[in-house]
Amino acid sequence: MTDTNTRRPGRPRDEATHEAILEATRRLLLDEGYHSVTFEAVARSAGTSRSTVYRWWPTRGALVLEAAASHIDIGKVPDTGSSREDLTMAIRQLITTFSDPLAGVVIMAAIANLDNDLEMATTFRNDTVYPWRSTAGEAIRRAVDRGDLPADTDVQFLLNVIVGTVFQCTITMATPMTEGLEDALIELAFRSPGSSRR
Amino acid sequence: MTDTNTRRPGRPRDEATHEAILEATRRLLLDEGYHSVTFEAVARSAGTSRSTVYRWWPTRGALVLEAAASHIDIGKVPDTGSSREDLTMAIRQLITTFSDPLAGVVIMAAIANLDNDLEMATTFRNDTVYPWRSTAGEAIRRAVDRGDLPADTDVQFLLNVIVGTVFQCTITMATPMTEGLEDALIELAFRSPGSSRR
Amino acid sequence: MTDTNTRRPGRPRDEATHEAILEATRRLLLDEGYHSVTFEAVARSAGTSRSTVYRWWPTRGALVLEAAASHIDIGKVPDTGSSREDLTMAIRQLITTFSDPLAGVVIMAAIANLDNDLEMATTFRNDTVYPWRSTAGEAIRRAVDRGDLPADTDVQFLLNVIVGTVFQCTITMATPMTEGLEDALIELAFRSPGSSRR
Amino acid sequence: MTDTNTRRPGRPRDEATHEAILEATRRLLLDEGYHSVTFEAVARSAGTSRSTVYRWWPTRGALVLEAAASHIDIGKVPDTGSSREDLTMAIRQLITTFSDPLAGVVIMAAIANLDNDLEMATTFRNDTVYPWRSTAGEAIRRAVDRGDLPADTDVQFLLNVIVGTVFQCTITMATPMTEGLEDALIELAFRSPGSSRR
DNA sequence: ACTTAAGCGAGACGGTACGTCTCGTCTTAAC
DNA sequence: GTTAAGACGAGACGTACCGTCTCGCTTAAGT
Repeated sequence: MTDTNTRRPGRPRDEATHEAILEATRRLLLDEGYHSVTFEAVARSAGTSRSTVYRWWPTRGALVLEAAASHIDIGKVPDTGSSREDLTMAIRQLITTFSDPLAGVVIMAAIANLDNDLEMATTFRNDTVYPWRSTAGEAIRRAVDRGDLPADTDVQFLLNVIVGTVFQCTITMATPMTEGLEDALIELAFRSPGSSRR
Repeated sequence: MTDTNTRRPGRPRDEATHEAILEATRRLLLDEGYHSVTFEAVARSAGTSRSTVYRWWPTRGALVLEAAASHIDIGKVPDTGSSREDLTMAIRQLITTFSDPLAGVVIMAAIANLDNDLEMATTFRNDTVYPWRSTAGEAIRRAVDRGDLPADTDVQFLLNVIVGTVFQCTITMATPMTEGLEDALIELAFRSPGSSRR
Repeated sequence: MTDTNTRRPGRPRDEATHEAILEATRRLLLDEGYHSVTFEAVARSAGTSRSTVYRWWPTRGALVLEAAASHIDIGKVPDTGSSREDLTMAIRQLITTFSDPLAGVVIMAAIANLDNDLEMATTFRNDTVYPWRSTAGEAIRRAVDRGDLPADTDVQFLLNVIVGTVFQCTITMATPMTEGLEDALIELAFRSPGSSRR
Repeated sequence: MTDTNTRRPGRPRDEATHEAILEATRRLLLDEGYHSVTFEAVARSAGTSRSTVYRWWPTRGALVLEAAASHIDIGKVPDTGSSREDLTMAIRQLITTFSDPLAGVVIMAAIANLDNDLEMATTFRNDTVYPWRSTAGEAIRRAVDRGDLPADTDVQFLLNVIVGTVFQCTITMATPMTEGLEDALIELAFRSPGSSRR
């Protein structure tokens, strides 16, 4: 059905090399940081040639995002029927993802817009941030509907509190503060007067 | 009186050039972003030579931090006697600073640790983050002592909530959300069951 | 047949650029002297980039020696069967080479060891000086065997007399003295009491 | 009488520093070669400042020539009454001077015209080469007059043979050949048929 | 089997920036 | 007036990557 199965003429891509490049990228990101992920270094480290890397990834941002794809996937917030459980899941997804060292480096790079690579930031936002934000937003709205959160809750603001706090506690801080973070955030979210039911 | 007045031997620094370099740095930061602040470009743009830039700033981080010094100075939190007023000031300082476009770029660069320039991150933390954090922490502690905040308030966590949220709403977001941010944060901070108005 | 025809992988060298670099080098040597043969100036003058020059020549000595290769090739002394003719050839080769302005500059640079570039001096000696000296030495030895030069002739000394005199008359002197040099040296070489005409 | 004794107003030159600079120059010439005699290195090595060096010597050639002045002074050829003795003296002066390591470096630099410093070459020629050449030329002319050398002797050529050979045997050769050089040259000079009297 | 389209590696090319060095000039304070 | 200190613009050094390019060779799919 899909285009993926449609065999094209010519020599097929060398999957081993392809994976070696992504692996080398991850290795470099973790060991040396984003700044040392040069096409040169990646190719050298993957035992391939610069041209092959360039063939498949136009920019270093694209390469890095694909290499870290599984690490930076925050996920989507489920609808469990329980407000507290939904938000707990949402927060846990954030903490788990942001605590991943590889994800931390890549997310930072995407946001900081190192190389004026707007494409990278946009892709990251569209593929990773928005899916989570919209499902998390729905979870909050469901909680409001249920009366678990005040009727005048500002959804976007609450999302920013949650994301910002987790970001701050995990990525920005010199030494992460993940201990008890989940509980503290849940308590904070539901703390408002009258929102302590469930 | 001060050391500044003590004349040293040798040709004195050309203050006009010095300022031109800082100005060029700011211009580049705003117009093109951190990545295009190269010694080459700064010198060219300031109408001076690379050597002169190198003479005064060893790294691009040092140059950028000094150029943006007045923009990134968050300030210190005062002791007004009113908990609400203290925290309002603290939050306002954050929002004002983080909303400055130049500051945003530089703070991002300092945190993202672009060039593996740990010095830059450290300097930023010591000169800018810590002073604010410690005075803001004291303000929170005073509020706790007064009973304006719960006795079990986690000072560091609350700071992270505030900083993280402001960071998220101003710098990270594609379109900043500063409208009503101050009030919302104040309300959030004092919302807990036992927290009185003051 | 030869290795030259064997195509290597990768983009082939741009021969036009290559030759332009050598030509620019020669131009600079003649017009401005060895000291102005900088990689910078050569690249600029050849309309190429510094990196391309560096790709092919590791040092300025190597570049200069190759650019002047055909000019500084003194040649080898033939075995014509006649002592006088052999030595005449030898001396003529020296004079011709040393009189070439380009050769003069390069030979001077090689000997003076400007940049502590011992490689340059060594290469020049091995590729250019020794071949001539050994064949010229053999020619002298043949002349001794024939009785055209005294049996106790010091070959190395006689070579030094010839080379030194030509060097002095062509390169060192502010205004060269090549007029009649060849004949004078031949006469000098064969002047000793027991040396017959031939 | 002379200007030298005339006291001028102001602080007098610091002779110790002056000499330290010349000494440092010599040290550098011997230890590292002409190429490393930079104003920077000389000042550093002499424990003085660059400006002081620049005040007294406009170019590195001038500095080097003065520093090596006593080493490169070939001298003048005396009139002893004996042709053989005169020429022996002349040749000995050459060999002695050219064998001095410091002189070798400086003479090479002067001739090679490293920095396109024509001034240096000219000064060296006028102050050092010409005095010797003219007195040596006179010695040869006296020898011709006495009949110790053939009437048709080409004075300049003979001078070039002598200078060139000594230069070649001492400075140019990788390993100098001074052994027996003096005698060999004397013999060569007087070898012509009929010139063997005295 | 043969063609053909693509992948792959090697590597050249013109750039740009790096951080260092020396140049020759200059400006100032102190002696 | 000399000295030491040191700033200044200029420009070359040799290195590293950039992104683009041109090749020869390899690998299958489709004929």
